[in-house]
Amino acid sequence: MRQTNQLIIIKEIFQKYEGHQTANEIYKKAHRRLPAISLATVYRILNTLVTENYLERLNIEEGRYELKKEKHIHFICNKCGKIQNIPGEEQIKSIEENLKKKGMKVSKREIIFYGICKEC
Amino acid sequence: MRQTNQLIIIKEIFQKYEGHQTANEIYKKAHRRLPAISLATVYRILNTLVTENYLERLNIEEGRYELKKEKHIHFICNKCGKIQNIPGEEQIKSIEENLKKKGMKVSKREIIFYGICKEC
DNA sequence: ATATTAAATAAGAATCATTACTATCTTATA
DNA sequence: TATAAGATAGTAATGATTCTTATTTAATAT
Repeated sequence: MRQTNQLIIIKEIFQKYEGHQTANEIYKKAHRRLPAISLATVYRILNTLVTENYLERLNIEEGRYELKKEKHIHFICNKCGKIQNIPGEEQIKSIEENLKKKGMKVSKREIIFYGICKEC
Repeated sequence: MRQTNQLIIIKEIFQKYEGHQTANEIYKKAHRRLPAISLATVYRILNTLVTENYLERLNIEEGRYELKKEKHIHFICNKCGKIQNIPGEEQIKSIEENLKKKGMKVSKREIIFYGICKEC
């Protein structure tokens, strides 16, 4: 992987903005610093960073990417749209152990609860 | 909601084929029985049936729809693609109760584990 | 049973996200 | 510094979904 300006800038954008972002949002941010950047380049770099395990493409919020981090459980508020991490690792581990006993190997998971958050 | 042939046939398709299907798959099946049906009609009916709580549009497998049924936990095999329901309701209920205690109201959830199934 | 009308449809255009293509440019290396 | 493989810009192409509009049809009143 060659260290091009485009790659470096996109990585920096993810380091600065913690949240999940669409390809277009990233394109706009990158464009401020590198006006000649192409949207196609943004997409290609995003795909590369996903296969490199640097980023994760969310299945839930289609077309959004975020820094790959430890496993988490999401709660998405239907009113304000805020996404927060919630506790529950123990219970999930328990489910995963039962799967292992049955001969299934778990490599990834996505756990999302939808509803109304405390503030709304 | 008027009982048009298009609507009736699409509902029947979901009653016959239990799995999750894309709009295009449904279109092709419906087209056999109603050659004049339009893909746009399929999409509109699918959207209507989702707002009517008859169908559910899956976030995980983008663009796929399935009959709305009781809550379940999915395991998707990365090799053969098979989707199966797995046990774990108790643990999930426990997580939901904790959320309720914190003042969050849960209305929906999506829980998917990815990995390799017993057969693969 | 037939006329009426609001809702639904067919067909294709339009939109939006994403990928493919290709000539040009750039990073890493000799 | 020259070179070549890899990356890029710009745009065309694709695929899923929605929009538009003239036409058709199911439900209802006659």
